[in-house]
Amino acid sequence: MSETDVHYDVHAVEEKWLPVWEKLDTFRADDDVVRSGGREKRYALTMFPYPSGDLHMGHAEVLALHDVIARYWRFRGYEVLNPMGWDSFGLPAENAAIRNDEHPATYTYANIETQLASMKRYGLSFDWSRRLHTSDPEYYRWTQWLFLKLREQGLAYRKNSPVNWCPNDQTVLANEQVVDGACERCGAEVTKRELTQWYFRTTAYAQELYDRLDDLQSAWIGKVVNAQRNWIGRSEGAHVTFEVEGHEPMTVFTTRPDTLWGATFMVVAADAALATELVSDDQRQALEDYLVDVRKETDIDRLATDRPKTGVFLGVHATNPVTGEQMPVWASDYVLADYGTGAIMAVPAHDQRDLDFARVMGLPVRRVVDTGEDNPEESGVATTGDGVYVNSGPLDGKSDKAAGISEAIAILERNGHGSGTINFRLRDWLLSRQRYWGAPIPIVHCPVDGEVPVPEDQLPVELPELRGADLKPKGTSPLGAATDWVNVACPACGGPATRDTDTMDTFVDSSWYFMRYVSPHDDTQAFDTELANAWGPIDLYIGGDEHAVLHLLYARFFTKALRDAGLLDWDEPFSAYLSQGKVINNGRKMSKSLGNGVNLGDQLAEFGVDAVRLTLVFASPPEDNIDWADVSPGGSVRFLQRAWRLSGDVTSAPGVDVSTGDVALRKITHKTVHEIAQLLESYRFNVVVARTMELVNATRKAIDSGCGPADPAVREATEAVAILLSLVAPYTAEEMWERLGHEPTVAQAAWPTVDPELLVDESVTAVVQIQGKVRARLEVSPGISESDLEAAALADPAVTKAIDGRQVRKVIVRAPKLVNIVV
RNA sequence: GCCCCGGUAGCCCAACGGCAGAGGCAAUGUGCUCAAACCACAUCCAGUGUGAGUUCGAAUCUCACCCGGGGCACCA
Repeated sequence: MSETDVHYDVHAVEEKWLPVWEKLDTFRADDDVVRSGGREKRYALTMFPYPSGDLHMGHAEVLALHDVIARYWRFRGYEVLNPMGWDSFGLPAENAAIRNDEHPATYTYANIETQLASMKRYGLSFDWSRRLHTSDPEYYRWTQWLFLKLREQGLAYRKNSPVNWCPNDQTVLANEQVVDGACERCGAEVTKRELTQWYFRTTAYAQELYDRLDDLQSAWIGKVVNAQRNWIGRSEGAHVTFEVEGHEPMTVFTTRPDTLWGATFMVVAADAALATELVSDDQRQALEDYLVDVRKETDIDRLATDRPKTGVFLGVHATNPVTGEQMPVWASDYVLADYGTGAIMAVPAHDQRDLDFARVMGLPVRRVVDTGEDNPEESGVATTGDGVYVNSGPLDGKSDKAAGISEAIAILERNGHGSGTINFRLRDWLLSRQRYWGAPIPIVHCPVDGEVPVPEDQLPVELPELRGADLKPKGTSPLGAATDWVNVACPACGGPATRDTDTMDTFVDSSWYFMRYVSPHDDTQAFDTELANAWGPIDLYIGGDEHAVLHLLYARFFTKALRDAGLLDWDEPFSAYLSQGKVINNGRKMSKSLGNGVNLGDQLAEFGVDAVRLTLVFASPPEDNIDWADVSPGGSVRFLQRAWRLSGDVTSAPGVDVSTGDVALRKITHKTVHEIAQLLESYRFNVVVARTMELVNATRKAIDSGCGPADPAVREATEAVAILLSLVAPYTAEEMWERLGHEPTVAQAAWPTVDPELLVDESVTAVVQIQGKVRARLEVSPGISESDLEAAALADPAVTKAIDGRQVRKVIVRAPKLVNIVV
């Protein structure tokens, strides 16, 4: 056997097939077919990349996983929408532009071309005709249009409030972008600033965003559903209203209305407007002083759990609606301005935070639930569990918490002092950014007309040409410096006005890109509603866990908002969601400082595209991390060569009648194809590869020591291997397909038809257990009846010996596989 | 503190409540070779984190605990 028969050149086949595939353009999605319902659709989507340099191992993994399902669906006869694009607005381009004294577009579009070339080489089944970039004016025109659409619906608004501020990036951040008090991107300690900013009213959909998670539970990976649930943070409780002398009544949210009898004071968030409204003249200065201290705190300070409670008395009292008592109203930073109503009723006996505050300030503690534990007033430990109500009027003597809460709510509702309610932790989405490389907010501020939307026919509001040092962060938006751009005539009155100088959070761009893919070149609308309804929602979305709450939640919000705007008829964008694990090395995240980075380009050069893809898919279930030190791309190379070698051994002609082939091998082939289809449906891609390996092993054995290379069953098996392998290793598969005497491309081959008769064995092994331990095996027909199997088992000499004359008390029969005899 | 997910050979991972091992890596041996690589074949290896429970039968279901990973957290 010559060298060339044992190996193929992995790089030569890449060169060979790329232009062929390009020409065949196999993966173009046909809008007409789905529009007419001519074929069932599938929409496969992977989070589009940000163009920072070339692709890395993480991209390689998600792209490989994604391509398996996209190619599989195509084989199964679905019309598949499989687009790719770039999330190309963002800070790294801006920082590069400052560094290199150039325009952010230079860095951005150069990297896009690099990544595009890498993706093509990587052999992916994308429909490149739908490629989009969020930084193109043709795209962000519609981002701006959608912003205005949401504003029309009351879902985008401007307000002044303390916001998260990253002193390093010199921009505000959404709550979701603050992790442990630090900027998610650069790690700088986040501070607060009082600014007027744009928000999307995500809270308007809190209930629906939360409730629909139940439907996503089974088709989304559990931890992401859990993360969203925690982030939205639903709490059941009540609103309770307290009269305040000389003021409007104040309302609080509580999850424990049943402890209202134990409320002894009130606390208002110091930085809430309510505190300033309520404070008496005597106490005004004290509050001002306290606020100075509070504003100095960073989130990191606030997150410290056991720091001492501070606060000031506001000089007013509220009336407890059930006891009639006068309760002092305090301000403190332990109450959050933007959760609930920004004020609480304090029940120190049964809430540790309130108890801590009461003890520092010398406020009364009254126990209203006797849990059998020490009295909190003496112990300093609040009791939060179930117990018997005391000092609680109508609740006294009862002990069921749930019933107590319902009864308290009923009393409040009767008296007009409150009602049951559900509160969410979710906040509105702060979308203004004081940076350059994003979509400008299409609003003009006019001294006469106020906020005026830029008319639709004037969109897009294009970015002014700024570069290099113009973009240096200075705490206000760089766009403000482009005076020619900023100063415009008011669209409403024609008078002098100024443009909004902030740009949108880049998460806005990515909240609707999956809709744009259905009609990416349409210059009359954001997306074609009919096509969006035909293609959507996305049948499988794959991406990283880092977007578990950010992007996925925002995309869900946008989908609901656009549905309510009449632009879509689906409620949830992603029917199934799969998260990809990280590619790590030697137990650690890859990083420059650790020196353990693995370069994708180097891996591709060493092992070839197919082997790298196969390694990533085979290594573990998709959501698990892959430790590159634990896997063997060399092993993948060997396997692929072994599979390929089969195609050279087949001696029967293409189209040979396989029905006369070796039955044993045919059964293996059909069973494997059958099982792999099921595995693919549940995204168990690593097992798919393992099963393909088994088929290769079985075929090898048949050739060498079984039916021989001329048997039609060998051709059938090898063709099946080529088709199965094309999901993961398209170059090897294509090469096999050609050697098997077929025209390119294997991607257009018919998925092997499974013959149900070949899935059934003539005989199966039934195990006979006695007391759950295996004592004998019987070869039986798969159709054997339970009574026949039982009789056969009891007649078996090994079984009678094991029973040893003992009384048979019970026989469990699971024909045809198992008999268990209990003695 | 609350909520999710996981724990199976040296390693990565399989196993509708029914024989714990499919596949791969590593290791060892044999064949091929002048030799090595490649290739082929073979061998080796765990009783499923711990403890209870349910069951004829538990890696699988239930409970508690331990360990690891993730989400939320002064959220009332």
